[in-house]
Amino acid sequence: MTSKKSAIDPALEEVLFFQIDQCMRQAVRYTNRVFQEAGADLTKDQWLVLKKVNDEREHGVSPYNLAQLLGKEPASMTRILDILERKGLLERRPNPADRRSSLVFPSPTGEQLYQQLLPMVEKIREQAVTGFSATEVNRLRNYLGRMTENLR
Amino acid sequence: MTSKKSAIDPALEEVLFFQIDQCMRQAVRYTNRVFQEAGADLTKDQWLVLKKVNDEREHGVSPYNLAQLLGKEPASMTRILDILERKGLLERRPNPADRRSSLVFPSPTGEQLYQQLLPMVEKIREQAVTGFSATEVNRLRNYLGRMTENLR
DNA sequence: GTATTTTATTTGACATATCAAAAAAATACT
DNA sequence: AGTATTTTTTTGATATGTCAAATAAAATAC
Repeated sequence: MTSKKSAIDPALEEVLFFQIDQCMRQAVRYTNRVFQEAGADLTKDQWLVLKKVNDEREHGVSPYNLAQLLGKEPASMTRILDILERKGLLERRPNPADRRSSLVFPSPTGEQLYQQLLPMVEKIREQAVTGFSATEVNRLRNYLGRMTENLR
Repeated sequence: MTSKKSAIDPALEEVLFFQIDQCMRQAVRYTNRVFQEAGADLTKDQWLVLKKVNDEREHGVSPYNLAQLLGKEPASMTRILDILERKGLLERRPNPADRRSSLVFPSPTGEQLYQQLLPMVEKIREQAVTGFSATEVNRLRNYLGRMTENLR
Protein backbone atom coordinates (compact mmCIF):
# COMPACT_ATOMS: atom_id res chain seq x y z
CA MET A 1 0.00 0.00 0.00
CA THR A 2 2.89 2.32 0.71
CA SER A 3 3.99 3.78 -2.57
CA LYS A 4 7.31 2.41 -3.67
CA LYS A 5 10.08 4.98 -3.70
CA SER A 6 13.06 4.93 -6.03
CA ALA A 7 16.62 4.33 -4.87
CA ILE A 8 17.48 7.93 -5.55
CA ASP A 9 14.48 9.08 -3.53
CA PRO A 10 13.99 6.54 -0.74
CA ALA A 11 11.29 6.71 1.90
CA LEU A 12 12.37 8.65 4.94
CA GLU A 13 12.40 5.60 7.14
CA GLU A 14 15.19 4.21 5.00
CA VAL A 15 17.36 7.30 5.28
CA LEU A 16 20.24 6.73 7.64
CA PHE A 17 20.26 10.29 8.97
CA PHE A 18 16.64 9.92 9.85
CA GLN A 19 17.33 6.72 11.75
CA ILE A 20 20.26 8.24 13.61
CA ASP A 21 18.13 11.22 14.55
CA GLN A 22 15.30 9.02 15.81
CA CYS A 23 17.72 6.91 17.81
CA MET A 24 19.35 9.90 19.44
CA ARG A 25 16.07 11.59 20.28
CA GLN A 26 14.84 8.38 21.83
CA ALA A 27 18.01 8.20 23.92
CA VAL A 28 17.58 11.78 25.10
CA ARG A 29 13.96 11.22 26.04
CA TYR A 30 14.88 8.03 27.87
CA THR A 31 17.72 9.66 29.80
CA ASN A 32 15.69 12.69 30.75
CA ARG A 33 12.88 10.44 31.94
CA VAL A 34 15.21 8.35 34.11
CA PHE A 35 16.71 11.48 35.68
CA GLN A 36 13.28 12.91 36.29
CA GLU A 37 12.02 9.72 37.91
CA ALA A 38 15.11 9.77 40.16
CA GLY A 39 14.12 13.26 41.24
CA ALA A 40 17.21 14.75 39.60
CA ASP A 41 16.50 18.07 37.94
CA LEU A 42 19.09 17.62 35.21
CA THR A 43 19.04 17.26 31.44
CA LYS A 44 21.21 14.89 29.46
CA ASP A 45 23.46 17.74 28.30
CA GLN A 46 23.78 19.15 31.79
CA TRP A 47 24.78 15.67 32.86
CA LEU A 48 27.54 15.55 30.25
CA VAL A 49 28.99 18.81 31.51
CA LEU A 50 28.68 17.77 35.14
CA LYS A 51 30.52 14.57 34.30
CA LYS A 52 33.37 16.29 32.52
CA VAL A 53 33.72 18.89 35.26
CA ASN A 54 33.96 16.07 37.76
CA ASP A 55 36.51 14.24 35.62
CA GLU A 56 38.66 17.37 35.64
CA ARG A 57 38.07 18.41 39.22
CA GLU A 58 41.78 18.13 40.07
CA HIS A 59 42.82 21.18 38.07
CA GLY A 60 39.56 22.65 36.82
CA VAL A 61 38.57 23.21 33.18
CA SER A 62 37.92 26.38 31.25
CA PRO A 63 34.57 26.79 29.49
CA TYR A 64 36.30 26.88 26.13
CA ASN A 65 38.12 23.65 26.86
CA LEU A 66 34.91 22.07 28.09
CA ALA A 67 33.21 23.01 24.84
CA GLN A 68 35.98 21.35 22.87
CA LEU A 69 35.96 18.22 24.99
CA LEU A 70 32.21 17.83 24.58
CA GLY A 71 32.07 18.86 20.93
CA LYS A 72 29.79 21.79 21.69
CA GLU A 73 29.82 25.46 20.79
CA PRO A 74 31.29 27.79 23.42
CA ALA A 75 27.99 29.67 23.26
CA SER A 76 26.07 26.58 24.32
CA MET A 77 28.61 25.92 27.05
CA THR A 78 28.17 29.37 28.55
CA ARG A 79 24.45 28.77 28.93
CA ILE A 80 24.74 25.26 30.36
CA LEU A 81 27.35 26.46 32.85
CA ASP A 82 25.06 29.33 33.84
CA ILE A 83 22.30 26.86 34.62
CA LEU A 84 24.52 24.44 36.54
CA GLU A 85 26.03 27.30 38.50
CA ARG A 86 22.56 28.63 39.28
CA LYS A 87 21.66 25.16 40.55
CA GLY A 88 24.71 25.22 42.78
CA LEU A 89 26.35 22.20 41.15
CA LEU A 90 29.55 23.94 40.10
CA GLU A 91 31.38 27.23 40.30
CA ARG A 92 33.57 29.32 38.02
CA ARG A 93 36.79 30.50 39.64
CA PRO A 94 39.18 33.01 38.10
CA ASN A 95 41.87 31.42 35.96
CA PRO A 96 45.19 32.63 37.34
CA ALA A 97 46.92 31.90 34.05
CA ASP A 98 44.50 33.81 31.81
CA ARG A 99 42.28 36.66 32.83
CA ARG A 100 39.95 36.19 29.86
CA SER A 101 39.07 32.77 31.08
CA SER A 102 37.81 30.98 34.16
CA LEU A 103 38.18 27.52 35.63
CA VAL A 104 35.16 25.43 36.44
CA PHE A 105 35.03 23.15 39.50
CA PRO A 106 32.24 20.95 40.83
CA SER A 107 30.67 21.99 44.14
CA PRO A 108 30.30 19.37 46.88
CA THR A 109 26.67 19.01 45.82
CA GLY A 110 27.82 18.63 42.25
CA GLU A 111 30.23 15.84 43.10
CA GLN A 112 27.58 14.14 45.17
CA LEU A 113 24.96 14.29 42.42
CA TYR A 114 27.51 13.00 39.92
CA GLN A 115 28.24 9.95 42.09
CA GLN A 116 24.55 9.41 42.65
CA LEU A 117 23.60 9.48 38.97
CA LEU A 118 26.54 7.51 37.61
CA PRO A 119 25.02 4.06 38.21
CA MET A 120 21.80 5.13 36.54
CA VAL A 121 23.67 6.36 33.50
CA GLU A 122 25.50 3.07 33.38
CA LYS A 123 22.17 1.24 33.39
CA ILE A 124 20.90 3.37 30.54
CA ARG A 125 23.99 2.55 28.50
CA GLU A 126 23.47 -1.14 29.14
CA GLN A 127 19.82 -0.87 28.26
CA ALA A 128 20.72 0.71 24.93
CA VAL A 129 22.91 -2.22 23.84
CA THR A 130 20.76 -5.01 25.22
CA GLY A 131 21.07 -7.94 22.84
CA PHE A 132 24.21 -6.57 21.19
CA SER A 133 27.36 -8.66 21.04
CA ALA A 134 30.68 -6.97 21.79
CA THR A 135 31.50 -7.23 18.11
CA GLU A 136 28.33 -5.43 17.17
CA VAL A 137 29.00 -2.60 19.60
CA ASN A 138 32.49 -2.21 18.20
CA ARG A 139 31.16 -2.21 14.67
CA LEU A 140 28.59 0.44 15.53
CA ARG A 141 31.31 2.60 17.05
CA ASN A 142 33.42 2.12 13.98
CA TYR A 143 30.61 3.02 11.58
CA LEU A 144 29.68 6.14 13.52
CA GLY A 145 33.26 7.31 13.60
CA ARG A 146 33.75 6.78 9.89
CA MET A 147 30.49 8.51 9.05
CA THR A 148 31.39 11.51 11.18
CA GLU A 149 34.75 11.70 9.43
CA ASN A 150 33.09 11.48 6.01
CA LEU A 151 31.09 14.61 6.78
CA ARG A 152 33.92 16.71 8.09
CA MET B 1 48.73 10.71 28.99
CA THR B 2 44.94 10.63 28.98
CA SER B 3 43.92 9.24 32.33
CA LYS B 4 42.55 5.72 32.08
CA LYS B 5 38.88 5.44 32.96
CA SER B 6 37.20 2.35 34.36
CA ALA B 7 34.72 0.24 32.42
CA ILE B 8 31.90 1.46 34.58
CA ASP B 9 32.97 5.08 33.99
CA PRO B 10 34.40 5.25 30.49
CA ALA B 11 35.74 8.39 28.87
CA LEU B 12 33.09 10.31 27.02
CA GLU B 13 34.59 9.57 23.66
CA GLU B 14 33.87 5.88 24.26
CA VAL B 15 30.22 6.41 25.10
CA LEU B 16 27.97 5.38 22.25
CA PHE B 17 25.40 8.09 22.85
CA PHE B 18 28.14 10.65 22.63
CA GLN B 19 29.31 9.25 19.32
CA ILE B 20 25.81 9.16 17.91
CA ASP B 21 25.26 12.74 18.99
CA GLN B 22 28.50 13.91 17.40
CA CYS B 23 27.69 12.07 14.19
CA MET B 24 24.23 13.57 13.95
CA ARG B 25 25.39 17.09 14.72
CA GLN B 26 28.07 16.76 12.07
CA ALA B 27 25.44 15.61 9.58
CA VAL B 28 23.21 18.58 10.42
CA ARG B 29 26.06 21.05 10.08
CA TYR B 30 27.08 19.49 6.78
CA THR B 31 23.56 19.56 5.36
CA ASN B 32 22.91 23.13 6.44
CA ARG B 33 26.21 24.19 4.91
CA VAL B 34 25.39 22.53 1.58
CA PHE B 35 21.97 24.17 1.49
CA GLN B 36 23.44 27.51 2.36
CA GLU B 37 26.10 27.25 -0.33
CA ALA B 38 23.37 26.40 -2.82
CA GLY B 39 21.62 29.61 -1.84
CA ALA B 40 18.70 27.69 -0.34
CA ASP B 41 17.43 29.27 2.85
CA LEU B 42 16.33 25.98 4.40
CA THR B 43 17.34 23.94 7.43
CA LYS B 44 17.66 20.18 7.50
CA ASP B 45 14.40 19.82 9.42
CA GLN B 46 12.56 22.16 7.08
CA TRP B 47 13.86 20.00 4.26
CA LEU B 48 12.42 16.86 5.85
CA VAL B 49 9.00 18.46 6.08
CA LEU B 50 9.20 19.84 2.57
CA LYS B 51 10.09 16.37 1.33
CA LYS B 52 7.21 14.65 3.10
CA VAL B 53 4.73 17.28 1.97
CA ASN B 54 5.90 16.72 -1.58
CA ASP B 55 5.63 12.95 -1.17
CA GLU B 56 2.02 13.39 -0.13
CA ARG B 57 1.06 16.14 -2.53
CA GLU B 58 -1.64 14.01 -4.16
CA HIS B 59 -3.99 14.10 -1.19
CA GLY B 60 -2.28 16.46 1.28
CA VAL B 61 -1.22 15.62 4.83
CA SER B 62 -2.43 16.92 8.15
CA PRO B 63 0.10 18.49 10.53
CA TYR B 64 -0.56 15.75 13.07
CA ASN B 65 0.06 13.06 10.51
CA LEU B 66 3.22 14.83 9.35
CA ALA B 67 4.49 14.88 12.91
CA GLN B 68 3.92 11.15 13.22
CA LEU B 69 5.54 10.39 9.88
CA LEU B 70 8.63 12.40 10.82
CA GLY B 71 8.78 11.29 14.44
CA LYS B 72 8.41 14.86 15.69
CA GLU B 73 6.18 16.52 18.25
CA PRO B 74 3.08 18.23 16.88
CA ALA B 75 4.34 21.39 18.60
CA SER B 76 7.53 21.33 16.55
CA MET B 77 5.54 20.63 13.42
CA THR B 78 3.35 23.69 13.93
CA ARG B 79 6.40 25.92 14.02
CA ILE B 80 8.17 24.38 11.05
CA LEU B 81 4.97 24.62 9.01
CA ASP B 82 4.62 28.27 10.04
CA ILE B 83 8.09 28.99 8.74
CA LEU B 84 7.65 27.07 5.49
CA GLU B 85 4.30 28.75 4.91
CA ARG B 86 5.84 32.15 5.61
CA LYS B 87 8.52 31.32 3.03
CA GLY B 88 5.80 30.49 0.53
CA LEU B 89 6.86 26.87 0.11
CA LEU B 90 3.58 25.29 1.19
CA GLU B 91 0.05 26.12 2.23
CA ARG B 92 -2.45 24.80 4.75
CA ARG B 93 -5.89 24.20 3.30
CA PRO B 94 -8.99 23.32 5.33
CA ASN B 95 -9.53 19.61 5.76
CA PRO B 96 -13.03 18.89 4.47
CA ALA B 97 -13.20 15.68 6.51
CA ASP B 98 -12.20 17.19 9.86
CA ARG B 99 -12.62 20.77 10.88
CA ARG B 100 -10.04 20.51 13.67
CA SER B 101 -7.39 19.76 11.15
CA SER B 102 -5.91 21.10 7.95
CA LEU B 103 -4.22 19.58 4.94
CA VAL B 104 -0.80 20.74 3.85
CA PHE B 105 0.19 21.00 0.19
CA PRO B 106 3.39 22.19 -1.44
CA SER B 107 3.22 25.43 -3.40
CA PRO B 108 4.64 25.50 -6.94
CA THR B 109 7.75 27.12 -5.48
CA GLY B 110 7.87 24.37 -2.86
CA GLU B 111 7.73 21.63 -5.47
CA GLN B 112 10.38 23.37 -7.49
CA LEU B 113 12.75 23.79 -4.55
CA TYR B 114 12.21 20.17 -3.59
CA GLN B 115 13.21 18.99 -7.05
CA GLN B 116 16.17 21.34 -7.04
CA LEU B 117 17.55 20.17 -3.70
CA LEU B 118 16.91 16.45 -4.11
CA PRO B 119 20.14 15.70 -6.00
CA MET B 120 22.16 17.58 -3.39
CA VAL B 121 20.59 15.61 -0.59
CA GLU B 122 21.38 12.44 -2.46
CA LYS B 123 25.01 13.52 -2.69
CA ILE B 124 25.13 14.18 1.02
CA ARG B 125 23.77 10.72 1.72
CA GLU B 126 26.40 9.19 -0.51
CA GLN B 127 29.10 11.26 1.10
CA ALA B 128 28.08 9.97 4.52
CA VAL B 129 28.54 6.32 3.57
CA THR B 130 31.65 6.72 1.46
CA GLY B 131 33.77 3.63 1.99
CA PHE B 132 30.88 1.61 3.42
CA SER B 133 29.91 -1.70 1.88
CA ALA B 134 26.23 -2.47 1.41
CA THR B 135 26.52 -4.96 4.25
CA GLU B 136 27.89 -2.32 6.56
CA VAL B 137 25.10 0.09 5.77
CA ASN B 138 22.55 -2.60 6.45
CA ARG B 139 24.24 -3.48 9.71
CA LEU B 140 24.25 0.15 10.78
CA ARG B 141 20.55 0.43 10.02
CA ASN B 142 19.92 -2.73 11.97
CA TYR B 143 21.90 -1.56 15.00
CA LEU B 144 20.19 1.81 15.08
CA GLY B 145 16.78 0.23 14.87
CA ARG B 146 17.50 -2.21 17.67
CA MET B 147 18.97 0.49 19.88
CA THR B 148 15.96 2.72 19.35
CA GLU B 149 13.70 -0.18 20.29
CA ASN B 150 15.75 -0.91 23.41
CA LEU B 151 15.06 2.59 24.67
CA ARG B 152 11.34 2.67 24.01
C1' DG C 1 -29.18 13.26 22.37
C1' DT C 2 -26.55 15.14 25.82
C1' DA C 3 -22.30 14.37 28.56
C1' DT C 4 -17.75 12.75 28.62
C1' DT C 5 -13.57 11.55 26.51
C1' DT C 6 -10.37 11.68 22.86
C1' DT C 7 -8.01 13.92 19.07
C1' DA C 8 -5.75 17.76 16.35
C1' DT C 9 -3.69 21.93 16.66
C1' DT C 10 -1.69 25.69 18.75
C1' DT C 11 0.79 28.38 22.28
C1' DG C 12 3.97 29.15 26.19
C1' DA C 13 8.08 28.18 28.83
C1' DC C 14 12.40 26.46 28.81
C1' DA C 15 16.91 24.00 27.08
C1' DT C 16 20.03 23.60 23.47
C1' DA C 17 22.08 24.24 18.63
C1' DT C 18 23.83 27.44 15.17
C1' DC C 19 25.90 31.65 13.66
C1' DA C 20 27.33 36.48 14.16
C1' DA C 21 29.19 40.00 16.70
C1' DA C 22 31.12 42.33 20.78
C1' DA C 23 34.61 42.81 24.34
C1' DA C 24 38.72 41.99 26.70
C1' DA C 25 42.99 39.70 27.23
C1' DA C 26 46.90 37.31 25.21
C1' DT C 27 50.20 36.85 21.33
C1' DA C 28 52.63 38.01 17.35
C1' DC C 29 54.98 41.26 14.55
C1' DT C 30 57.78 45.02 13.05
C1' DA D 1 56.91 49.70 22.63
C1' DG D 2 52.95 49.85 19.73
C1' DT D 3 49.94 47.82 16.50
C1' DA D 4 47.61 43.96 14.62
C1' DT D 5 45.85 39.40 15.11
C1' DT D 6 44.08 35.61 17.71
C1' DT D 7 41.78 33.56 21.60
C1' DT D 8 38.20 33.15 25.25
C1' DT D 9 33.94 34.28 26.76
C1' DT D 10 29.57 36.22 26.46
C1' DT D 11 25.26 37.88 24.31
C1' DG D 12 21.64 38.16 20.70
C1' DA D 13 18.78 36.17 17.13
C1' DT D 14 16.68 32.27 15.32
C1' DA D 15 15.36 27.17 14.87
C1' DT D 16 14.07 23.14 17.07
C1' DG D 17 13.39 19.92 21.01
C1' DT D 18 10.63 18.77 25.33
C1' DC D 19 6.53 19.11 28.17
C1' DA D 20 2.22 21.27 29.81
C1' DA D 21 -1.89 23.56 29.01
C1' DA D 22 -5.62 25.63 26.22
C1' DT D 23 -9.08 25.19 22.62
C1' DA D 24 -12.23 23.35 19.49
C1' DA D 25 -14.05 19.65 17.08
C1' DA D 26 -14.94 14.76 16.72
C1' DA D 27 -15.93 10.42 18.64
C1' DT D 28 -17.81 7.68 22.18
C1' DA D 29 -20.57 6.56 26.11
C1' DC D 30 -24.75 6.56 28.49
